[in-house]
Amino acid sequence: MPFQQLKESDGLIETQLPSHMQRIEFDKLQLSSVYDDKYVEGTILMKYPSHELGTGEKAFKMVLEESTTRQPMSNLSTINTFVFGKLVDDCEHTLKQGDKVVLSKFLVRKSASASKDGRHVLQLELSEETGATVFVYAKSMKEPTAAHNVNLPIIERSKIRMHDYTYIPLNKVKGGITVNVYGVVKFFKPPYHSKGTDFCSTVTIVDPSNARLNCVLFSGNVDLLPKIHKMGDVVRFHRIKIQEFNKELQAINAPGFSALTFDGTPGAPLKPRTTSKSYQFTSTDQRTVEELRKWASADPSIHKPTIRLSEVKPAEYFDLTCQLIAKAEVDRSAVLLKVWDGTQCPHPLWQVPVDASALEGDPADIHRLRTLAVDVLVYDNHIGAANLLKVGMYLTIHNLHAKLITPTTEKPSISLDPVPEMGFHLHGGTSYGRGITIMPADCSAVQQLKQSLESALSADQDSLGDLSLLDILNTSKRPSASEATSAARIERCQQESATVLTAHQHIRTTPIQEILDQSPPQKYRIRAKLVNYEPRALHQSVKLYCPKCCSLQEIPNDDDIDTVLQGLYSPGSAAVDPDVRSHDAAWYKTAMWEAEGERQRRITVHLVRTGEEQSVPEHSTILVEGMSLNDLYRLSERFGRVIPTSSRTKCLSLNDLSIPFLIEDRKWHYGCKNCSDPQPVNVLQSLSQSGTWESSAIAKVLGVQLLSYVFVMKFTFDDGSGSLDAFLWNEAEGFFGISAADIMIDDVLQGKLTRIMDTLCPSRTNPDNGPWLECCVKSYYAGDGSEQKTYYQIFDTVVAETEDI
DNA sequence: GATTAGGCTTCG
Repeated sequence: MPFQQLKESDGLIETQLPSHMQRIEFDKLQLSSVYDDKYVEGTILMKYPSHELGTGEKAFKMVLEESTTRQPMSNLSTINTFVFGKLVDDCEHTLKQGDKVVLSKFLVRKSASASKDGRHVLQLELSEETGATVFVYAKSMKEPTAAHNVNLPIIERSKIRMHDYTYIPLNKVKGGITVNVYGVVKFFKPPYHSKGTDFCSTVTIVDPSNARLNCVLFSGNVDLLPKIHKMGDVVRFHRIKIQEFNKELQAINAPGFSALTFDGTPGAPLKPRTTSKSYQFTSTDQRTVEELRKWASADPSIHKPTIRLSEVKPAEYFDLTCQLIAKAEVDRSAVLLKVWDGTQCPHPLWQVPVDASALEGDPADIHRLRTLAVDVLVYDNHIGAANLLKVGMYLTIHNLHAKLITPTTEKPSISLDPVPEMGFHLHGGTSYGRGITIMPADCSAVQQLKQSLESALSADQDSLGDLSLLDILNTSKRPSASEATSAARIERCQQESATVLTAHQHIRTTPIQEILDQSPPQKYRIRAKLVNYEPRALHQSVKLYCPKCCSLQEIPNDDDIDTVLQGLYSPGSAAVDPDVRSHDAAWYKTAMWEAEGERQRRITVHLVRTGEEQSVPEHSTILVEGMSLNDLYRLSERFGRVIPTSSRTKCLSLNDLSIPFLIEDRKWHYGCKNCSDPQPVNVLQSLSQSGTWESSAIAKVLGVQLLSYVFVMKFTFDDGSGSLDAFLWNEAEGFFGISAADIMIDDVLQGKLTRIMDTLCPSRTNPDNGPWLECCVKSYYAGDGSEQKTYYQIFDTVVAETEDI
């Protein structure tokens, strides 16, 4: 129901909305597609006359003021609002300045004029395409800022009407007008970061009128740009503005722009690629898409054959649809991607020399796919996109350059000339649509790719059968902790082992002596007894790990933390600037007192304000200053989140990262000194608006690289044939079923771990007394350059559940 | 109503 007026007698607007709809304040709005379950409420401060777009549809602009805003003087309290299409006819004459309105299912975009008009940085856009609804109170209210809406009335409801969109052929577009068009993609650049603030995508479309149109599309939200996968895709654009550039017509996206993209294959499903959940798509639209598909399918300049690795020719530029096996940062200007498409490149492959430890990806997969995987070097402006990729993803790499190079050998070769090798490069720049598109698993290109990958695997079952990428391929999820545990129980009955495997049960057991004779990387299953483990003191087995720089460090002990804290409030440390703390801030309330028995120490607590007035301490966040170690323990028992700060400068700042920067539910979170760039604590204000106080969100906003707790232990196994040292490395609940972070704050868990280790390894003097352990172990090379050594790591293994532990 | 880019191969 796009437009409703409220009548005397019917009461609150809220009662007219579905119960799941909730109000969102202007200052909590964020850039995103459609708020399906939120509405805004405001008073019309200004309303401009409607005007007709070149599409024949109307549009008008108004400015809304949030009457009950919590920040009345802020520029977030007024917001530009644009209404498009049929909705204009419905409500332009009814809405008046001073009216109170409620809007739902609107689109949020960046405001183009915020810097000039000083209003909200975002704007609202309403059209039937988003399913937008406008509610209005009948009479202009004398006091638009009145906070209570009770007993306001409803007058009438208008019927839903579909808007008839007009699409014009490309040979009919003229400069200066805004139009809707259909077209077939003849050329495109996938969205990339422009040098300005937005993503950019250029798209050339053609249609049977034999005209072509270059479109330059910008959006701060990449999801609003067309999701084109290949040439020949069919697109529908609403509201593009035609203008002249270099004596040619070009199109740019106009306010209210929206795009649908369809697979270009005739007969393919008519499901558009879009993030919008609500769009108008009629039977006429269906016919148009199918006609364009048929028209373009005959044109070989649009529908070029896809090229697979088995078909690639030297010096060729081509689009490769593939799966990512591994990646590594080579240097500042290049990232290495190891990818495969299930076919084998017929040329000898150039391999980028990188340290195996620098490769992100399963070493066993990398090893097993080594004959099918190709190395792709990604340069310059594409590095950002490459860094966002995750192993296992399906990709299309656009305009990949296959280049034959002849390796230069240092020593002159006596017998043979060096053989040219093929390397793959995604060069810098965006020419020819260069870029990387992440392909959704359900698109037709990926369906074909999966078939190819699966047939490659079945063709070589022996060597590829134990591929962990298979999990992704078959979309079978990995066992959850509870599933693994129940699987563990069953396994244990059969194996009489104190540990059980969560996968790879089909692999045969390899004697340790045989493992020691082989070169890494390999995966094995062993059956052995635990003859020793280190460190023996369990608290020493938990460390802090930085996922960014991969450094490992000890957890700071209480004495060290206490020393740092004392340094912060000791007399003479100039720790107090009374001016800073004397006032509440907009986003927190402040309380101050002197520490009992310590006249020099002033304790300050800033309680972060939340939307709800009655927030329980367990869910509250406090910023604290002048705390002793005991204070921190005490407060962290009571408050959900405690953030130690100090205000030596004019603003609140974090302390040295040798003490925790956040205590959340009694867990002490530390930041990496190498990888963090701490920001003033004021930046947390953005979280108090969005309401998401996860430790990861807090760390991100504060510029802190979060360290994770990991178990690091060395197990010595012996199976009679030989002895092998293997590392146990667990962040989450892996091997022990206990997370390293949880054990730090839980005495019961510490006791449990002690009992587990006593069971697995009861006596160093007579290890035969201990139980057998089934373990998965993988071998790998590590070390620097010349000093490479073989190491072993335990994986996919858990301790079996027993009643007595 | 401000910008971005405005298809047209790197040079590793």
